[in-house]
Amino acid sequence: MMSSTFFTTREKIIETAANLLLESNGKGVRMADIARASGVSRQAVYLHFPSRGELMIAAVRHLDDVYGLAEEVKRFREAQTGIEVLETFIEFWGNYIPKVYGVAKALMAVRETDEAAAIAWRDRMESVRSGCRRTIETIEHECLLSPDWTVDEAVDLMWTTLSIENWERLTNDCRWTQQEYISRMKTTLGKLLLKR
Amino acid sequence: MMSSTFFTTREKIIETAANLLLESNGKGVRMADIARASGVSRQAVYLHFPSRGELMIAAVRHLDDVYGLAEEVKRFREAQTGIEVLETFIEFWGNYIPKVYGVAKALMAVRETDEAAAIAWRDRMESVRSGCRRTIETIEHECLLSPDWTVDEAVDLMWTTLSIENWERLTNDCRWTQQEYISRMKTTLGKLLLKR
DNA sequence: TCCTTTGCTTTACATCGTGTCAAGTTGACA
DNA sequence: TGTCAACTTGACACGATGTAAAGCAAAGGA
Repeated sequence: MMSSTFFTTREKIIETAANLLLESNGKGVRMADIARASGVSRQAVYLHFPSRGELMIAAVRHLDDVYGLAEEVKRFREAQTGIEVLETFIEFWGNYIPKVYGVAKALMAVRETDEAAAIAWRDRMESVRSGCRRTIETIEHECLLSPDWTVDEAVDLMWTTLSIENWERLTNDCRWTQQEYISRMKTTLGKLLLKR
Repeated sequence: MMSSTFFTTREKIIETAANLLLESNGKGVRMADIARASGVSRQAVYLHFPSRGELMIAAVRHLDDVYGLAEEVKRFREAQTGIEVLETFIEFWGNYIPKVYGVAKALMAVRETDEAAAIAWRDRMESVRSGCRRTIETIEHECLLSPDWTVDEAVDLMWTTLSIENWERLTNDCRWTQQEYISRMKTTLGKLLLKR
């Protein structure tokens, strides 16, 4: 494939970092490991990325490209009815999480100490949140929103329910399969958010 | 008060550590800080606790004592009907989280690298899980469990919904008050788990 | 062809936090 | 008086991030 033939060093590092993080679920991957696996010196990495945080950010953005985040979002926007929107969103996001989990986890970890990473993380979470908001507003517009919640409360609830941490807990600790996660999340959010 | 008058050095360190962690939400508290605030040398801390992880574990257990975890659990066991059990559990746990949040967060962080801490954490989470299981079984016994879930699925769902991470997100990011958290969790879990 | 720039390498070092080690101090108790 | 336990002091190892400086090698323009 063309796309894997021509690489700048920078791209090579990003791709390698993403792969290592994915393989190891984001734990125990050092800058030196990434450098070695990329076939460059550790310092070369710092020539391209001022800090670990910046590299994590680049890796996560790279995966957005690879997995066609933009495409997926378009598909989601084409959904019509509230329930369609809800289900499409759960499917899209639920399938997206495992693809980026390792890198996301590393970004989560580094955000404790790295302000830039914290901002990048918040930014990503906001975009998920706006997907939730769009969904809830569609439902509300069709008068299908449960009277137990205001729009804001429903958004908070949906956003929290679909958090990566919850996915992690349900698939790892509770051993739900990916299929089960998605179908049970549909049931959960349906019961929680929809009228009746 | 007697209880604050007589301290072994060990107790002093644990108490100081818990306070510091609580104040700072578990972030940026070093062993040296704990030592200084306890009025002992950094090495004295290592005389009592072989590692940071062990100290975190001691701190969390200490808070269990202070806040009378055993008492609370007893109250919860006295609840009768399924709905009572559910609501009592949400109230108990929902009020407990903020009291231990800082220390719990520190324990969560250290568990990534410290096996003993990881075990202690898993142990605590298992005890919450068994509270959830008891609740669900009571509900099931009264035939009030939603037909959408098996007992196991309902336990997973309840346990995940009540996670500290979710509490953190809802109270910090979504700015729910403690009151709101508890009452909305009752609504959420009621809708999710109960029949009809 | 020479020269410059660009991108990388190598080596060394600073920093920060955890955890270890060894020798010294102090006070209680026997 | 002597001994033991608890604590102090100061030094150090380690692992990871990040910085600094000097050198090298190839591409590209004059």
